[in-house]
Amino acid sequence: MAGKKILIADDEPDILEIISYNLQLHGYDVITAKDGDQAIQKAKQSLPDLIILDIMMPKKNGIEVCKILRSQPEFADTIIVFLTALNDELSHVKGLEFGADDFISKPISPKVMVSKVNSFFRRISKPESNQAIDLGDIRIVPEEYMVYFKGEPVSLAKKEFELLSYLASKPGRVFLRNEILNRIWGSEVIVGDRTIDVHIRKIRQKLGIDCITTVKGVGYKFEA
Amino acid sequence: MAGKKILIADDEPDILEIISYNLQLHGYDVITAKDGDQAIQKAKQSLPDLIILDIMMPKKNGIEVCKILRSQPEFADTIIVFLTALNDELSHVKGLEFGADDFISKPISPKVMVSKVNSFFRRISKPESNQAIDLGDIRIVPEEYMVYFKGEPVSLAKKEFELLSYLASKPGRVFLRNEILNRIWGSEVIVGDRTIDVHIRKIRQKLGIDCITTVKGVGYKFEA
DNA sequence: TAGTGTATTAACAATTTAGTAATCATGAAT
DNA sequence: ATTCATGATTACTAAATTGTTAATACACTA
Repeated sequence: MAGKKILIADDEPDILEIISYNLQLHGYDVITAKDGDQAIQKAKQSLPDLIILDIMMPKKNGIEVCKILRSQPEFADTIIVFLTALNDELSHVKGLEFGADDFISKPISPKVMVSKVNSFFRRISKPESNQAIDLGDIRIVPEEYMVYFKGEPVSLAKKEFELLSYLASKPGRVFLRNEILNRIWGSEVIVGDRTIDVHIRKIRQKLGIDCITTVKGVGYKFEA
Repeated sequence: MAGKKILIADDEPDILEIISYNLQLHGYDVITAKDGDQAIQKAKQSLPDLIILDIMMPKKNGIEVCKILRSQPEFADTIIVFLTALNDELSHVKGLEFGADDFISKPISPKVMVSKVNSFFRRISKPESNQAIDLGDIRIVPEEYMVYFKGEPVSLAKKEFELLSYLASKPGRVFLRNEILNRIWGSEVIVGDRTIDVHIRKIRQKLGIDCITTVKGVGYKFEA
């Protein structure tokens, strides 16, 4: 998997450095910018997957940058988040209007920053395409109806495969039992209470590792 | 947009009139009440979107009215703000907010009042219901049914998670025990008095820090 | 300082929910 | 026709969640 590119724009060199260092440690490709103009220029040049913008910056502020980028088609799917001072509700509201996806409140520890970034990427994994998905040791190839674990093919039955693909389509995200029923069985079909469990069990058994986590009272989620 | 309904309760007819006149000019639907009992009665009858309560009122004072309204499920999402006159009173009440969303200090100009009211509605209109919340070191991701503390995942049980999410949805605001019961358990379900405490305790335990503050005799609030 | 109301806590009981293995029904493949 | 894989169901077990109790602890007031 190619390292995700992250552009981070802030006018404080210290922040820039500590954050980019920590993100790089976690395998991300980091580009930095120290003002609004530079952010736009570097964004166009490198097409990052995620852009983190400080709101207060010289040249152009974060909101302006966001507006400009959002108006270009190549940034339609890019995640853009703002760095804001804690409790600055006004900029939160404004930011949402201008197409930001989320906020990060300053001050923020590197650890928290990394975990936020991780969860951004987890959230945007592609929808139900027939694209192959791979996460860690598991590779799911819809067109072959096949799953590979560490390169070894694992043959799952149709329902099992659909179920796994569905969960893996958004790693980390919890799918409610109802959601699963609707998606895999359809809303008309009524199946017993334990049916999902049994299929989950088979998947776990066949894959050998537990990549599916139970959230009691809620549902299941896929985790690499 | 349907005009938002505002209930304003004050025992001074002059204030009532000048404020309601100005709010009406800006397209709001205004209902007035001249004492605590009337406020409650009219609130139940018209279910306003915003309730402005003078603290000093005959029959029942603003705090009592607030407590009574807040313990009914239909006012769970209503914005309630206090009108306070004396500075000394302000600080006294601020210490233990009784489920109010905000305060307005008297004397207040109609202009300021209108702009405050506008901003109340702006605040509530943002639909970040299943958006991740993060405050300081704590990050709550509803989609994942997960809480992160300093980046470390903390797994809470369903009820615990719902409770924490609820409290954290409005940091600083006190939720009455009744409000919590209505929201988390539903108005039909009857659970013992100590049940909330026990869940709060588990959350505190699991998170390791005390981000939930007890307001004796009233309820709990989340604080970062 | 005792008394009152309230919250905290730990241990426990109850309940809910998921995991498991065995079994059955169906239909496709041999 | 028999076999076999799939998929659903069942009945049972295991485990986690959730609620209750009762014994403190705490803060306020008289």
